[in-house]
Amino acid sequence: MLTATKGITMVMKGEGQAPRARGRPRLFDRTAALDRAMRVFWDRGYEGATFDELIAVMGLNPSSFYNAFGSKEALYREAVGAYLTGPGGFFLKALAGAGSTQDAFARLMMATAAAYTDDVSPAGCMISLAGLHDAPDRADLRDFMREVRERSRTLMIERLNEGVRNGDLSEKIDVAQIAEFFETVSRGMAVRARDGADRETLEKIGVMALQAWPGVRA
Amino acid sequence: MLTATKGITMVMKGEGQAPRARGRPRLFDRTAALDRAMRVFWDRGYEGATFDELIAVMGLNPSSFYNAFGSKEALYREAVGAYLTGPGGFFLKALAGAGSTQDAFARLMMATAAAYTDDVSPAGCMISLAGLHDAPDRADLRDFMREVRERSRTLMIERLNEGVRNGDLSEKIDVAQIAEFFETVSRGMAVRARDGADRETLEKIGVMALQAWPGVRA
DNA sequence: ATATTTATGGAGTAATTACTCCATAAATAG
DNA sequence: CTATTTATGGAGTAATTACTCCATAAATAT
Repeated sequence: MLTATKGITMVMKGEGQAPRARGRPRLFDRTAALDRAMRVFWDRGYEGATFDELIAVMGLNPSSFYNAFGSKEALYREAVGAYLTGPGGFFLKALAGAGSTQDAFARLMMATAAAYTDDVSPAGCMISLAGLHDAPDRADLRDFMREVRERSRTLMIERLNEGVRNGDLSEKIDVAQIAEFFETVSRGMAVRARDGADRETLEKIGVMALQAWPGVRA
Repeated sequence: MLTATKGITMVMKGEGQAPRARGRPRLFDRTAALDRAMRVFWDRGYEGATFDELIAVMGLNPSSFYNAFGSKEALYREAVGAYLTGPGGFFLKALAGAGSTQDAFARLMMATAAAYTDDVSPAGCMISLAGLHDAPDRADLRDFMREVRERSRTLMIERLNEGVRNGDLSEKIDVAQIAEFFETVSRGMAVRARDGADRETLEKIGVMALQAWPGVRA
């Protein structure tokens, strides 16, 4: 048993995970707790998620929480990461899939409509709606969210540039403007989802946005 | 002088204004104070606007504030009204102007781009961004804001129906879908403005949205 | 086994929130 | 002038916020 335990420890080290800590190991699943906190933030935003509610859904007491996550703000930043690699993963997947650039953006619109109206998750997007309407002393979080949003636009631009290289798109078109447009539609869809718009409604909006694609119906 | 005073009082009554109150008249301009509060709410949202900051910009102490406005929430609801008839007035004006239905929506997009980036006002829209990410105990305000947003979509639909009656638009088109689309673009533009997008950027987004108009480039 | 290290539970706390109270000031009607 | 009504200034307050502290429990390496 001793060697087996050692072996596991070595495998874990080899896999790049943290080595077994010296003291008492934590009794809760950190990833699961983070996921639950992420959904509260997604639903209510940073300010709307109270400390007491967060530690309640995470199943932690204040000490364990601060020991594991540091602060509410640190938790929030981690939760944004968990959103991007989890429920927000549709974005990269849609852009990276097969087909033309136009196919990719059509897929993005449909995936966005589906993701924002998934009935087991909060409506809309954790990224699109956060850090827009805050007190001035939250400027750091506002900047953080703006950068995350900017990153999504950059990814769109990169896909569009790939399309220009592929010949999908003319070199004359303004890729930044197309990215701006589809980002704007996505942000707006997040607002509409919050107000109760269903998947079909968002899909129709996406279809209509795609009519603005350069050359469509030309 | 006595008769003159009486006359003024009667005229004021006749004009529908409140008769001169019995006690000490208020020393501040209620409309101006409301306008200042509205701009703080516009900038920071409901939760982000603290009571102390509100009464500071209004130039009031707590007693005078509660005497004149009742509560923070009542002030907010009044402020939304002040926004709609003030800085938000571009919306009705753009839709109601001369020309075809398509002209009206083109004007709406350009007016929106200008209004959301007016450099003497907070960026974006007081209506589009509010009540989206709140604690559950703010459900009443969230519902209120959703209704205000729904009202703007209804106004778009009414203008589109007018276009169908005029012959601007085919009776086969889905006016609700067009309204959904332009509402979505407007809400997204409010988010983009918050993140720093300038007027020209928003105007280009609006131009691109108009490419999705039924029959454009067909 | 023992010393070391870390997690846990739960009471406690400073700061901030929206809001209230009350004595006083000031305007009006008659 | 006098009584009435309302506005004002400023201290005060209950509730909530995110966060801390400390004694205790439990796991580890040696």
